[in-house]
Amino acid sequence: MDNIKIMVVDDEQRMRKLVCDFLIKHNYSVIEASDGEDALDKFFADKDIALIILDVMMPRMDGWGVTKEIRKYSKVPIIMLTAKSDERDELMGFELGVDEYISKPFSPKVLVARVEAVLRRTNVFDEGTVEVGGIVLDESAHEVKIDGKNIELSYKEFELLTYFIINQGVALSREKILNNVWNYDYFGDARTIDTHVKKLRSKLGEKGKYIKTIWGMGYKFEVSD
Amino acid sequence: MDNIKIMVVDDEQRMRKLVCDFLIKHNYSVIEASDGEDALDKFFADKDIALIILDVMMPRMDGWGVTKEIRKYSKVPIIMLTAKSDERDELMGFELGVDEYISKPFSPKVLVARVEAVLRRTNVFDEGTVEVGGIVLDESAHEVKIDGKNIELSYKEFELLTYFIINQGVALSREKILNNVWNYDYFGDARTIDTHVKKLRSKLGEKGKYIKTIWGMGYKFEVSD
DNA sequence: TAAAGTTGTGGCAAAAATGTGTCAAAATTA
DNA sequence: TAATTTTGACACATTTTTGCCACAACTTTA
Repeated sequence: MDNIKIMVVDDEQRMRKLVCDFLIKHNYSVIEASDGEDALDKFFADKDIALIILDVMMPRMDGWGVTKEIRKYSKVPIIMLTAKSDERDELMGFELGVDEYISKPFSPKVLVARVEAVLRRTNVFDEGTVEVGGIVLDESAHEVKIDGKNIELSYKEFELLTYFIINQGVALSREKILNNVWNYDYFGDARTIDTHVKKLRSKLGEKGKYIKTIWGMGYKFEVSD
Repeated sequence: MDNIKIMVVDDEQRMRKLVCDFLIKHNYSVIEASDGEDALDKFFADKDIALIILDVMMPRMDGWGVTKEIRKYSKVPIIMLTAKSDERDELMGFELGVDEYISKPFSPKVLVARVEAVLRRTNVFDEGTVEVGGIVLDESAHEVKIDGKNIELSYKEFELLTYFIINQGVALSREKILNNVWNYDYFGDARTIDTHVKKLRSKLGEKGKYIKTIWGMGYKFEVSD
């Protein structure tokens, strides 16, 4: 499994463990560092770190110093843990390129939510959105846009379109579509697919033509002329 | 919509538009003024302006003059846009009561960061507070305000709203909501969520529509559309 | 070209999902 | 302990989706 890797930097062993535990519970990989210099060493030794959670107050090199150093070479998202929110610090942080703040004490829920929010913003979850021929499919928002305009799709329609787009360019038999978009225990009429294709095409408007009919076989999603 | 209102004063149409666009994108309301006198007129005609962004160099009455006039009657925070950072100017400005400086050219990020920092300093919104579409959620005070008015929410309702807002724009399945807002060991009816959504929507009044139903899937908190 | 086989489409009714009022148990507060 | 609030469940109303059918249109085959 290729989990997203997060580096947690805090000199307090207890706090570090707390944060790490929650991240691990939410399926992230973690790398720990106990001070600023340790963090820099580990960060530059590992190319896969997707996010850094950084305590401000640390011996040797504090959070600002670490941020400044890292920003010379990398845009990796940084979340700063602050004991007390100090306005000037925050201002300084935003200029340095801190992406988010969490002030102690924080709830685990907030921690994980912010982490996910930052990762989303910085498009680490880029797999969540696919763009094909002007159709933007956002799985996490469960949303489809054409030319920036929201298209209202029902659940099945969304599933079907997703399946088409994931398999773009591939001819899909009705049987295959049934097995993948419908539950395996569905034994209805294969022509039900036609009905859904009909609706999808009409909702996609101009772009409906991308769903092509393959005679005697099924359908295929393909962008072209 | 009751966004925070900011007045932007600059004689250069292009610069004014640039600043306004970024502010609007970050959910502020803006009022434009093209010179110092215009600014004074509009400021005293409108009681809701929470912040003024002021260009130093302007015909008729420059930034200093405007600041001096306004400071006779108001403590509204003022951010000064300066072409070049000149220490003497800055000193003068701080004496007059300028809250912050931004020197051109500046990045949009810095602009918004300073605006937020100043607003935070002046307690327009408090720390630990999230504002989305006119809903102000104060996690530490466990309090929600709409248009400055307190909304009474029960514990669960608050938790649910927090979860929605932290995950704004993300489609949330009932299962996911249950796992995050309820305890992991809660195995009740998923439709209990519906009941809470119902209450939340009704308590949020006009803004209840931001909690959107995603058919066959769950709910999503999203502003606009 | 006609017949046979496939797909497109509008409409419809059953099914599924959600909205909502009500109510009782549980938790909280007085 | 009583009163009040919150929470979760349920039933019924409402809405949306889904799957099917019949027939039209189209393609292939003989």
